[in-house]
Amino acid sequence: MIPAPKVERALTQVKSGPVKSETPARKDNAFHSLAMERKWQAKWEADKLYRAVIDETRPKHYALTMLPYTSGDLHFGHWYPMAPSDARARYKRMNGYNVLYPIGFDAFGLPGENAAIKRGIHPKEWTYKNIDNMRRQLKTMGTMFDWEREAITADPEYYKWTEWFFIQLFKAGLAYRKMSPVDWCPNCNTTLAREQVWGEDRHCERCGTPVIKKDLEQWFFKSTQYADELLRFDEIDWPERVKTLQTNWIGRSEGASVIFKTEMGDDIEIFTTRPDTLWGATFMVFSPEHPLVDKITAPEQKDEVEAYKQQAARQSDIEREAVDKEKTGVFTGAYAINPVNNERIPIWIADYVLMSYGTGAIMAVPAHDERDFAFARKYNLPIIPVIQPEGVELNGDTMEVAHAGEGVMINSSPFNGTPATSDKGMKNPAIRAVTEWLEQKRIGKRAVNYRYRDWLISRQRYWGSPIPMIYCNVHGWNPVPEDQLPVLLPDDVEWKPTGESPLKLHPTWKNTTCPICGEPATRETDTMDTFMCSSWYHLRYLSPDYDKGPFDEAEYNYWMPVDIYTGGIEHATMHLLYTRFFHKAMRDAGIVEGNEPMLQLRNQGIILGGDNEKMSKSRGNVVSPDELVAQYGTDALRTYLMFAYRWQEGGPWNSSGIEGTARWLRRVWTLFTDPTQPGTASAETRRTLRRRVHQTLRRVTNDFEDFEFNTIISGLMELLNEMYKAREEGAAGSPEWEEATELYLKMLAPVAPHIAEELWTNQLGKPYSIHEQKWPKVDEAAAQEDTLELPVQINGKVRDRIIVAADASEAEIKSAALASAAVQKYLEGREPKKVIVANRRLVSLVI
RNA sequence: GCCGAAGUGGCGGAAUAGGCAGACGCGCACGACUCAAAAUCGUGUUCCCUCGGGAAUGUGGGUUCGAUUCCCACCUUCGGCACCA
Repeated sequence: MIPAPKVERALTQVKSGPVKSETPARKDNAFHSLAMERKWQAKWEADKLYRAVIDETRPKHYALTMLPYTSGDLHFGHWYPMAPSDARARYKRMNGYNVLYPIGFDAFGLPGENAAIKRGIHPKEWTYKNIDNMRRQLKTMGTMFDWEREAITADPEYYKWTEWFFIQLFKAGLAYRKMSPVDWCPNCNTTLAREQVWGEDRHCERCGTPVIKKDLEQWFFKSTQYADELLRFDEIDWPERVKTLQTNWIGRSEGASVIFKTEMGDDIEIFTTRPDTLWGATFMVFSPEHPLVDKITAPEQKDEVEAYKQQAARQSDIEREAVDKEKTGVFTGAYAINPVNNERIPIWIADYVLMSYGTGAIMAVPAHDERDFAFARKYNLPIIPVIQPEGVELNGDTMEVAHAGEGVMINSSPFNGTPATSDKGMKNPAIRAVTEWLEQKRIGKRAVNYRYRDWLISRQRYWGSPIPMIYCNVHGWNPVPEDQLPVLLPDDVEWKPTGESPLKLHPTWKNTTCPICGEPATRETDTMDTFMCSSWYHLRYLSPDYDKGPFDEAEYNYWMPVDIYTGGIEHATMHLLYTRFFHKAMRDAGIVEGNEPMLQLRNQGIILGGDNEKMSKSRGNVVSPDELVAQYGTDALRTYLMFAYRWQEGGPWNSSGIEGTARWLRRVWTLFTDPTQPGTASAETRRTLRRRVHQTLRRVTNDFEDFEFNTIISGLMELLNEMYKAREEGAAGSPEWEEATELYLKMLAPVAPHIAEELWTNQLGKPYSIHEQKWPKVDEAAAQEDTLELPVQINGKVRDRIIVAADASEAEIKSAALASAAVQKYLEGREPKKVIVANRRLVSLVI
């Protein structure tokens, strides 16, 4: 799921020189990062240090990071979210939580199949080879993943349950088949969900090819049934950005549906957000595809209408939906009756009315809608104002723009005089009054419309989870009996990008029998959108080997819900919305509990190439982490990824900055390994050291909680500088020094786990493993400052600094400030007009 | 057009219940060590200056003793949506 193949060894980018020598021969205690890292990784694995099992005596913490797509090679797109997430999971673990931090692979999908078409490798072989490599790479990161919980979505043991979930959705009435115009990627040769079509040119999210429309019968999930609940975020701590994106995507609008009638008596249902403007409807507009068009068109208009329909059909969506396009339309020759005032109004067709939203027909109120206004002026249709703004008299013949704002209802007996505010929905008194009246009169009712569409799940491809459905000529569509799952993907298929699923072309695979009558029947040959696989992977991690259900309930009850989920914001309206829908649907089916699957979400930013462009093979700006690991070690890269950016922002990649964290870690190494004679530091030096240690601990602790990774590293860098200073002043050997070294390594452990372990066990001689130690507690008394240094401002400019006791009263601070030589000089004997002691942080004088 | 995020040194960034702008690091310069280099260590590094200071957090206003932080208007960049009735 994390963005796809950017698998290039961009040596050109990293070639800053040969790999630097790991053995600068001068010192025996030189820092051999690579060998040391490998040593600890092997030991941790052998000791199962990071195995997470149910333990009722400890609080649980389920930390989830988005699983990678099996493109073959890990790049910074993977490391950037994972390194800090891993550090935080380790931090939580040291805080006494039983932490589940699992990983798996999003293994189905188009790139695997495309590799097969291009290079003749079976997708299965390609995918599993990539997984082996990625697993190895993930291990070099020194992550604390519990590998015994690994899940791979392309394993039959996994997709058996993806199929099972499809059947549960079907049984719940949430999966259905429908013929409709769907988005089709001509390059990927498959349909796409609306979420997978991006940008102004409506291109395929994966390959960038502009999509086309096709009329196809496809499987959908009724995600719109949960639209209102998906708009509620009160139980989850998710970033505002994501909530806004999801809210806009769902696009809820409140209004009314009203039944108009044709002169011949056919019902025409329309949706409007402005029922208060019904009296200003001077014509109606149908989408060219509206089913009533043929029936109502008058004989003398037939040719014109037919021509317009043809033309609209030929145009692409992009052409049709271009905003600045001049509106066009054709009169049908038919008339409708406005139910609120029995006015006879003409019916037009125009392509600015879309069949895919609302009912495909609108009432046009040109006085109060920009689009209707433009249309009315072009075709000389009447304009009648029904909302009068204050202080202006609208005149339908002369007005130059539609008035969409507030005013008072006019020409709308019996509602004249009702104020219309700019509020939307029933909060607007005019809308409320009219809607209630419509309901009484039974010509309309309250209605809500969404931009959100049902989730199109069918894909005409091979490398995905089969849709476990069977078609029988007599009994229609029925699910495969659950005891026959999984429906296995056959290995022997032919790779031809025909636009049909390779499964359809397989000679025997689709032949089966009807589960109702036992007569010959056919399997569904489309496969599922891979977002179905990733909608529930967090559940499979709970018990990846469990075969009596998708997950073991005991594991579910202990670990769920996910406490923290980290990953990219690009999934805001895709995976992050699908998985919420999935969870809610399965909750209603009685399979899971709780309203939300993931309580807290945090998004990292995107790492761009050095040229400020998205990293991609075609741009040739991909940087491989492997080179940097070889050169600097994993700890240096992990810490650099945490230090270099605001994590939630990201930015263009720059390899040179890693020198900073590498240098810092070498300085840590040197401080701990240089033999130093115990000294005789003053009590003041030792007190200061201890204060700095506990101040840093407080800061690092808070920053971990708040995902402020860059300041964790800078805090530790500052403390190291303080420790060097203290050692120079003879602090080594003192109890304060001992505490400082111990706490330093504990704070270092989550971010640089290898070097911390090495120094902890081998230099300090403490018991293995540092990763089993408790996170230290801040000694607030020790962190307290004895004195305060306050700047003194005169007319807003800093002129002096005074030092006062930390517990000095405001009066004492004031007199100390007034006594300062600089202040005396500026005052020249006068009294200051004002003296402000601000929060014991600053003194401000006005003279 | 609508919605959202963000603008701070050469660079990444720090500091917002309103209180010392530029922490920490990269880069750069100079010095020490070295035959030399690398590594390491030390010093300096926002800009201007008449060496007293002065200016500066996208721009312009405002509130305040005091604004990177709050308010108003605008500019730029990025992301999303877009004839949604």
